[in-house]
Amino acid sequence: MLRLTKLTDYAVVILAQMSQEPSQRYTSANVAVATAVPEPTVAKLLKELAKSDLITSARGSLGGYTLNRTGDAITVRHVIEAVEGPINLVQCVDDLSTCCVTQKKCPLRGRWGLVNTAIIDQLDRITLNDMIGPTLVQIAAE
Amino acid sequence: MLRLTKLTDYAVVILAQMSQEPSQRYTSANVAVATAVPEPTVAKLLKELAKSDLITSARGSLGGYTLNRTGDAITVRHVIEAVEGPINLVQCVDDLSTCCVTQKKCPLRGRWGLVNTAIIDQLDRITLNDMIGPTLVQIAAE
DNA sequence: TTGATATCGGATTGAATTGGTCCTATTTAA
DNA sequence: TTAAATAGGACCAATTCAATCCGATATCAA
Repeated sequence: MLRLTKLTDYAVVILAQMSQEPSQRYTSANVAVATAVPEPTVAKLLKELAKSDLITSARGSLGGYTLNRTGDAITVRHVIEAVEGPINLVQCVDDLSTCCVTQKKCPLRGRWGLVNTAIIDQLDRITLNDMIGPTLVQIAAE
Repeated sequence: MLRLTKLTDYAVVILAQMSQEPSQRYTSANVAVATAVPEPTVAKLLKELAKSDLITSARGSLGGYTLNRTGDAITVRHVIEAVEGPINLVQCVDDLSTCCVTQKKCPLRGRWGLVNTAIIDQLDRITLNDMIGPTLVQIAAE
């Protein structure tokens, strides 16, 4: 249905929140309160994100998560791939075994790659900062 | 998971096939043979596509489906929207009732629209002909 | 008028994915 | 040693997808 998962949506919210104080160390509970996303879900996501190079985790009593880059160095593509894995608009692109490419009758022959890369390019061009914009200031003023 | 449905994939295959003989009238069975897509699935799709302005249906014994435009006037966006409906990367964009926009804590405030329109722009820029390319000639030569 | 050919509109079923939660281990600092 | 965190899965309900089939309707031709 060409839709991102809710988890990806949450991940953007969480990372955007963390980018407000980039050097701070956040715990799951911490982030949950700040973003109003349920704590178990936050925990699940931060665990997953820690496997990427977007955030770093520290275990133990003073542990937590730290952002590795600033908000303008994190693109939407980074977040999507960290949560959902590689971006493939159709099965054809990643699962060539069942793909019509192997069938002579298919008039496309794997041409979805054209669309796929065009989408990825766009997702790579938009950063967290782009998505946050000036609205946080407005919220603070309310 | 940012993936199109298989039906959308099939729809592109079907329309690409029809665009080879744009003025011809195709039946479901007809298209099924030409594309190697199962007939019931083809029938379902053509029914759905006939509700859009991409193809026109004719009932009765000499009935079938006819393409309304040439392959360079049909974009990927057209096909996706005909099969899946409007493009919304996240719930936030189309279902505002459950959306974080209503919560002051959300730092995004519906900024997914930025990404959404960027994607749609790309999908609107790529046509069926772009996806077919020169490969059909190659197939014929094999 | 009748019969053959197609589309039209829904219903249905199984499989896969997602969303959300919870539990037990492990690590670290005080 | 204890408290505070993350790590890694398991789990289940709900939704969506994939694929098919059926009865109704429309059209043309004999």
